[in-house]
Amino acid sequence: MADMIFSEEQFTSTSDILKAIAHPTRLKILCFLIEGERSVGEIEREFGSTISNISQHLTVLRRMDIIKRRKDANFMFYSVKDDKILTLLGTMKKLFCSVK
Amino acid sequence: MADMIFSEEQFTSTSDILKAIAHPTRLKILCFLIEGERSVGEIEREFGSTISNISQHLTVLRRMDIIKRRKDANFMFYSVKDDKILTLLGTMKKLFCSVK
DNA sequence: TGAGCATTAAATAATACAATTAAAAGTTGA
DNA sequence: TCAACTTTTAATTGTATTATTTAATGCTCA
Repeated sequence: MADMIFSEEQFTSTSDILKAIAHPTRLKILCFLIEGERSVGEIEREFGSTISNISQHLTVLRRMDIIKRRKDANFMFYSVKDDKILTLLGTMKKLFCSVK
Repeated sequence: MADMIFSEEQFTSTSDILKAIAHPTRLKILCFLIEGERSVGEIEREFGSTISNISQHLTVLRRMDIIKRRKDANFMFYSVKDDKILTLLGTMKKLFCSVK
């Protein structure tokens, strides 16, 4: 693979990240989080699933280092972890979503 | 979802596309195809899997409209289908892969 | 301590995924 | 037309994951 930039391990880790993003609910959550940090309850009210289900999807994303969280009293605020992910999500949004 | 740009169906179809890309072998193939069209045999020689296995991964990608193919005599040449996918792959490459 | 917010665990069901092998199909040139 | 070459398809097998729901638990503040 003379010209390739990816290393074997990068192929694996990149596809793991994509796998985590590649779920309708998690994609929704991420697009919501692009706008800024949100509590689990806010996400739940936005999409109407159960808190438990949302929380589990958030765990999947957090395990892959896609999002981070911050605790404030009873609330847990989630946000996109870094600029790389923000850029990727922005690109996906721009490419695959028609304008309002 | 007042501010959201994605529609329900776009979330589904976008996550389907990501799911297809999110496999180490398919990611490899796609990064190889960024450079230009390649025959199945060329891809096989590049990565050392079986022709049959490569062909099946190519089918997954083609079903999702990520790549297209062109027949020439005995050979089948595959390439990235459109600029949207090229842009997405380019972004991923830039973000998640260190420079050579 | 009770109310509100969130996580975790357990259970279940579904199904999907990937790799291998073997057979088949299309193309070319002798 | 036969043989060689390239690719696709089908069948098989084994494995692992995936998602959702329900229930129980943990934490924080008033």
